[in-house]
Amino acid sequence: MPELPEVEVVKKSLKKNINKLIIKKISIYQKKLRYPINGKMFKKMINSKILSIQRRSKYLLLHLNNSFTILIHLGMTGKLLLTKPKYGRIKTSFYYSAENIKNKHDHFSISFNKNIKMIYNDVRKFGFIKIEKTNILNKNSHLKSLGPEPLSTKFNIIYFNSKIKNRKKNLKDLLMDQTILSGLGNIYSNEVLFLSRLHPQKSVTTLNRSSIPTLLKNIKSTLKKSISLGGSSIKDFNNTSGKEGSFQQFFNVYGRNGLKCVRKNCNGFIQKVIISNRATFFCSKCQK
DNA sequence: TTCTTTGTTCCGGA
DNA sequence: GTCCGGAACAAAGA
Repeated sequence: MPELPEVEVVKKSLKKNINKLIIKKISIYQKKLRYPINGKMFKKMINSKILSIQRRSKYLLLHLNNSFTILIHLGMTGKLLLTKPKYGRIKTSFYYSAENIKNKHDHFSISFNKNIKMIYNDVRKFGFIKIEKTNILNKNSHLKSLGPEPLSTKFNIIYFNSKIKNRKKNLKDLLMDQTILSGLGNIYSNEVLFLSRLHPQKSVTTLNRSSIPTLLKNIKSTLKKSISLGGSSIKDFNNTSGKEGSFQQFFNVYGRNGLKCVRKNCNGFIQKVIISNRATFFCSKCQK
């Protein structure tokens, strides 16, 4: 389940491997993703060059030299994989041979010069790819109302205080609200609240001001730690070489319902509740 | 067959 | 105008 750190890891890998390359071929195997793929529009991108690669929240942006940008969202189970001919099909189902072998759930591929190909694979088909005019990206429906990047200096205590004023949301929904901060999903929201010893159902109105710096610090440090470990995995995440990230080994609460709290001297157990239709995990003893 | 999984969008009501 | 909660949606594996 790609959240900010996973998308950041993919972005780094794309930047390293396909930046400044030229699109030579686009193959669409499955048009029916979250939004139908516009095949005609895609063909127009052939022979254009990638100028830069950017991540915004959970979106990937490939800026081209033809005034268009390729916007990609991985949804729940989307993966971008890169292949080079000399590697061939080895080990896992995530490797491809040079003979254009198509795997199950491959939906499109973009071939570049230097014989590098990028394949999009998505079991659930909740991800999407769109072509947008670069100069009006700030008006794009997906991007325009996103809050600041949690790792940027814009996301600070003054900003956070201004945003929670007169709000009644519970903390879990607050962290997941993409208009307040962008990029945190269900897994990291659970983890951040555990580290901050805050109950997910606690209302922001009752949040002690002294716990705000800790909360912000934990948001930033958790994201940074996961990025440095290559993203979480939870079954579905792979970076562009098909490798799983290792952050999931560090989950304190996510998916651990019924198990003992990992905190020293806490004899609590992890509980699972549903908040806004999302699985929420917390220790009822040390999260208040 | 039913349930679960997720981020995003949309909508009604306050 | 703004906020909030809930529902809908996508698909497939267990």
